[in-house]
Amino acid sequence: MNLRQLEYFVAVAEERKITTAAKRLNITQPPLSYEVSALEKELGVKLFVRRPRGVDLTDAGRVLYARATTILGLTESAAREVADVGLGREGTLAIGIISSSGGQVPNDRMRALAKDYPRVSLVLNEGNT
Amino acid sequence: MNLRQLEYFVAVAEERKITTAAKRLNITQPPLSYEVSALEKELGVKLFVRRPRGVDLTDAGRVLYARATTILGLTESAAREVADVGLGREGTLAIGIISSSGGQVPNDRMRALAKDYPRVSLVLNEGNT
DNA sequence: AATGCTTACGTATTGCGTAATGATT
DNA sequence: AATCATTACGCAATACGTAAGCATT
Repeated sequence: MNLRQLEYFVAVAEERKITTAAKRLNITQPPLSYEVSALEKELGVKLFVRRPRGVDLTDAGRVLYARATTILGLTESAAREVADVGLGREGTLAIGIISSSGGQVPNDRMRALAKDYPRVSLVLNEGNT
Repeated sequence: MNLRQLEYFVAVAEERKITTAAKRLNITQPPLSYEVSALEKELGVKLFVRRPRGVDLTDAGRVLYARATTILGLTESAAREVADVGLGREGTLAIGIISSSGGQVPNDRMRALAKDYPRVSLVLNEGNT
């Protein structure tokens, strides 16, 4: 089982037709049909019942649909989140201020920063020049 | 990004050495090294810092590790769950009883069934023969 | 010298497209 | 006849192994 197969499965489950799902996935219909049966074989379960005008989800298919959408959503958000960390949109930002500034801190700017990047922790360190 | 890459990444993150992780995954070390950089390139983030004696997770790597283990765990349990449904270990089991039985139901057996298959719903229907 | 990561390259596996076939209305 | 799925097969993309190179201790 892999993420591509889950995407394919979700498309078929939502379109209820392998042909339409294939169009949505920008592939042709036979490989999609093949991948669906491969997934069924691997899981040891029929996911769809084949009807003359399309396919219907089985009980097992309905369970997989719920799980698959969760997994795919998690995967996508994980990628975004990790990329954000790399861009410095998450983590700890340590800011040094010098004593001679008299303790003046640009509070409005820091509030704006905290609002735009809610997952960044701000730490202030006071010292000499 | 695919599940195989996430498995590879998790192995490296846990072993802290690409060489050791490759052994655990039963592949050789160069392709694993290659896949890790491919994942980093795709996410646009360094996941490890390369050290003379192995690798260390970056902040982004630590975030991905948490998400990856979740996703892989969910995937595995989804597969088991779906297979279970296919085996009839989940769903609704409708049992018909005939009026002439005087309303006698084998309660102990049904309790045992409900205990062994907690996700099976039992429904009793009374009718004639 | 030893350990561990990276780059380069050839082969084997896998994914997808095209073509032909099957089944139902 | 039309619609939608499956099976068969060839090509293209991808994953992995082997070989060689680089860096650090």
